[in-house]
Amino acid sequence: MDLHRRHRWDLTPKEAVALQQELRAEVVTDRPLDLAGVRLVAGVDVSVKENVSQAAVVVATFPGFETIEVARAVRPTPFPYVPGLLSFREGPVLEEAFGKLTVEPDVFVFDGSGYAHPRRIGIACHMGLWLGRPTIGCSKTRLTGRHDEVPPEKGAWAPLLDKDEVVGAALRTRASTSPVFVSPGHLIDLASAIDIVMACSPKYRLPQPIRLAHNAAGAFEPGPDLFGRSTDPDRP
DNA sequence: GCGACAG
DNA sequence: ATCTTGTCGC
Repeated sequence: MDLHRRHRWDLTPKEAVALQQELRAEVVTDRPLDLAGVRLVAGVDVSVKENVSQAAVVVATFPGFETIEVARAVRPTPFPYVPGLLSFREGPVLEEAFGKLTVEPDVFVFDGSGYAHPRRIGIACHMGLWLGRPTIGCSKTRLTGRHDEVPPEKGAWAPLLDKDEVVGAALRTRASTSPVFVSPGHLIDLASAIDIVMACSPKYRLPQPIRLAHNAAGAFEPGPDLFGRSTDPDRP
């Protein structure tokens, strides 16, 4: 891991913004990442239970999505939720989980934004700097930017524009459901990020790595409830 | 000053 | 994120 990018996390919101301004220059979002070379993908997510955050990083084969490793970490939640500063809330517990990995995933998919951020350094970019590995941001809702209506077919997408700059894409990973928001994290470009997220979404709205991480983080239990309805947010 | 605002 | 019941559509 790249120790040079480590830094303290106990900052005030104001200091956190200043740090983001420093780190944004280090983020690389113009590098293609060939799908054909991907063997292992990791999903990253954090669940919060009463001041306690639990992180889960699930490494799975690609394609096939067989889990080969799960790294977890539990810590008191250190920072409030502030739009634009999510990495300062989830970063510490994620670092601990990342430190437990014994394999090196080819790409990490985050439940959150990457470059599609007001200062162009969402959690996927920030943690990508720490990991020194390719990362992708994939959120369920929009943090910043606007986009035209996305065609209804699976795979269709529309550029996410913020201040006349393409910062990501609204991507239809599944027909008849709202699009997800994809943006480069670090060491990858937007086109490659879109390709990978689509390749990771054979059936559900959210890419498989994120679903696996979501489960491992304890956000929801799988299987139908007592009424025969699905408990899975991404299964109608 | 008024909205918008990942998880 | 988490809380929380039923309901609508493919």
